[in-house]
Amino acid sequence: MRLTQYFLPVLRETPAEAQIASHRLMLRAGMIRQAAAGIYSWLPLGYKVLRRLEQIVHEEQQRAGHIPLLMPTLQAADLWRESGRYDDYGAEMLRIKDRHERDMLYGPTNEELITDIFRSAVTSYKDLPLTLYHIQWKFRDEMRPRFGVMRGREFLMKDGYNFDLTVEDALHAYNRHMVSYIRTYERMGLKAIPMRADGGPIGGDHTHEFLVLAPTGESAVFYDRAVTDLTLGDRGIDYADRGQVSDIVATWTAPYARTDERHDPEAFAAIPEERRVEGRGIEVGQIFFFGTKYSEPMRAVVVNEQGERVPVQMGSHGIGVSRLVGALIEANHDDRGIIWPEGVTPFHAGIVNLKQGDHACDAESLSLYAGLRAAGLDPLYDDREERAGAKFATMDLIGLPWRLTVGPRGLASGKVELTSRRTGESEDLSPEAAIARLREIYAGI
RNA sequence: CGGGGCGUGGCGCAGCCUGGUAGCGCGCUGGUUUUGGGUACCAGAGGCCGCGAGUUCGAAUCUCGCCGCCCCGACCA
Repeated sequence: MRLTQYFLPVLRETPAEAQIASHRLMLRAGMIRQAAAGIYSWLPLGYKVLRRLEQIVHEEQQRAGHIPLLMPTLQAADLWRESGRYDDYGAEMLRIKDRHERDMLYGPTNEELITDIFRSAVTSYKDLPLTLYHIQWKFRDEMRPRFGVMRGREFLMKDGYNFDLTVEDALHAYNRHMVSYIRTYERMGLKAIPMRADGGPIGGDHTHEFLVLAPTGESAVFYDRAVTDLTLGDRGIDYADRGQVSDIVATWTAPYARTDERHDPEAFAAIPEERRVEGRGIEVGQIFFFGTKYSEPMRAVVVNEQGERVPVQMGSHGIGVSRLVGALIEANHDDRGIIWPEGVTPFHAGIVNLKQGDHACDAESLSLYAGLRAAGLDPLYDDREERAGAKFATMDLIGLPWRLTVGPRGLASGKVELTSRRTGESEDLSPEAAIARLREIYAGI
């Protein structure tokens, strides 16, 4: 994309309402614009990141054998009356009446809807196991939305639901989700730690939250430093292999890691002091096993091998996709702006033409631009009539991990400069070598 | 929901106390200049001062009501 043909309304000054880094930077980098309290429009740059995260979530879910579908944002109240949650959910649920005075609601989650779909289509144990998920906008009428997309009222979430015949099968689904989530966050360049947590309105006693460590997180967390050393890497995982999956879960859940709700000071004190960490975290996902909590009241039953009708064992699992954009920035920024991990960056590299209008610089910039695209990469070429300082400042702000600088000084010796946003380190390379380097960096991402 | 604060060109703010033709910086437009970390200068454009009522000869400014937004707290798959 050429910047003069894009829509990137960056702000030089920080809007007064933004308190935390991710909110400030998302507004300044032209990623979002507030539409109402806790409700945001996603401008092109922000939308690109959001879609990239969606894509990673889709890939990892499907790799784990989970099946995508799409349920609506508006739901009929009747289903929620059936589960008993129409009254239980309280003021956080946005209730709407249609023209016929029918009670509707903007879905805060989808257990009821998915259970309804399931029970109308599945009647036999032979159709199990089944895990369905979607990525859809949710609405929760928070008392106090804040921190930009970190605590919005409208937010994009991946929510998935597993249906199994036995508790054992459902626990395997639980484990499968934990492993696929760990891999998902890793691909995004995040360290998200599974922590024992409370059930909340969804319910269930078997539940973990995934927390991204960041000083601005809303949850206090206590953990054994050993857990942050764990890495899944690109090892092959057979999600059907119960032993392999549960071994990974065992490894990740062995070190002490709890949010304050479930904190056990005694167990914490037993950890060697140098490994004890108290910090803050941002909740970016949660997984639950809740058995027959919904299947019983909503009569989601299958016939088992013995010909008996039994309620299915269920679990649900969520990833806060829009919140992740904020969490990524909280975990990856400096005083000049955002620093995107390669896995989620909206553009792979920025091209800064230091002397727009100079024939040699223009030609080399365009040639790099074409070369990167030919290599399957997605560059952002800053072709504005701006001074070098302004272009550098914009690139630093929007946080592309790699920058190619084209200027008369370097071109005199046939070189362009490749700079890492994270380390600030630069090297002078021929244009061909620079393209090759970037291709290598992004290989496999 | 309790407490506090703020609504003035796109953004950041001043003016309000003590009513009298709406200002500053950034950004924007045209031009000159400059060109390896937000250049300097010249000339411009852009505002029902959140909305409504009231007081007054006169309201951004005073009074009342409403709406919106932010912060702290409680709450939070």
